[in-house]
Amino acid sequence: MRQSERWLHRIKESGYRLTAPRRAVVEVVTASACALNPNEVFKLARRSHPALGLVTVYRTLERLEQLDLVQRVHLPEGCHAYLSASDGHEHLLICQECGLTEYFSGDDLDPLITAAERKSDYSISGHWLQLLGHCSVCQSATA
Amino acid sequence: MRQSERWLHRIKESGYRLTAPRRAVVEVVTASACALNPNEVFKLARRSHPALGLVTVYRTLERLEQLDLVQRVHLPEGCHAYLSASDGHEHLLICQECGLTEYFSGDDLDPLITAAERKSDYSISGHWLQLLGHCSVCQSATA
DNA sequence: GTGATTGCAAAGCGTTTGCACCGTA
DNA sequence: TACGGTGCAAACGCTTTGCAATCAC
Repeated sequence: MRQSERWLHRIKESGYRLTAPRRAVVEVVTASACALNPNEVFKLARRSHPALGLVTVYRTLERLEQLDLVQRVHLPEGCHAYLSASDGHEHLLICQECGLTEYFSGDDLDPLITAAERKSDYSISGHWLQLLGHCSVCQSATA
Repeated sequence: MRQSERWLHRIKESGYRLTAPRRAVVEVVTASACALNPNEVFKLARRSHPALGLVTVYRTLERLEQLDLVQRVHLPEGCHAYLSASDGHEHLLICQECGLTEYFSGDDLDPLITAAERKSDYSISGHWLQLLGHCSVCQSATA
């Protein structure tokens, strides 16, 4: 099943209605390999649903985040970009050139976290790791 | 030498002027163990310099960031909080209860990064790690 | 039919800019 | 004295809210 269909199904089974604006937003976000901010989603989604309002995009993204279908990404430029959420617990790889993102399930951070816990008096409940770099396409472009 | 004095010295040697508003902002930021947003800095700094304007706080924080004296922290609540920059390359530990922050120089992330590079086609140039948890005070408070 | 959802317009908020005045060097 | 720095007010852009019309169920 395509990702967008899974999302729509999930929206419906959670008791929310399937509407044309929601379909348009879901289509755009699932199709993108970059984190998109609300305005970018708006512009793209309006191609397939011209009557779409920006407000609806905000509300839909909020709902998708609530359902754990998207996650917010903090980029250097801002912190209102949304990305398809990963299923498991994974970290993010972001291309600083084109914004392309990719999840990776790297080796465990546990040793590092345990060490930090021992050195400090904190009990650590979560972490947040992003790797910044350049994707293969952008590497060849600048080469 | 106190940290605030070092900062003031640094400002001066970089060719900028030492003024009462700047002193007030520097005093507040160096004294805080939490990341503060511009408005928080404003409210605190106004105690010692009541004529201070919020705009000046913005401009001063920008300058301090430029001089690498403060760094921006992306917290779950927002991304305009500023914190005294660490000297070396260190990661951040943030208390989710009270906002207390601490730097730690944990074990290297290099193996993890190398692995991620190998798995993906990215060349990784930087990373960003924050650990979230509860500081000792907040642990005993909730216990 | 009913209530969730939408889009518009307006309000709200944090941040930036323009400008005349002030104060450091 | 000169010019960097300041504070006010206004502009700005992004996000949220109020509300009547609409549409999925």
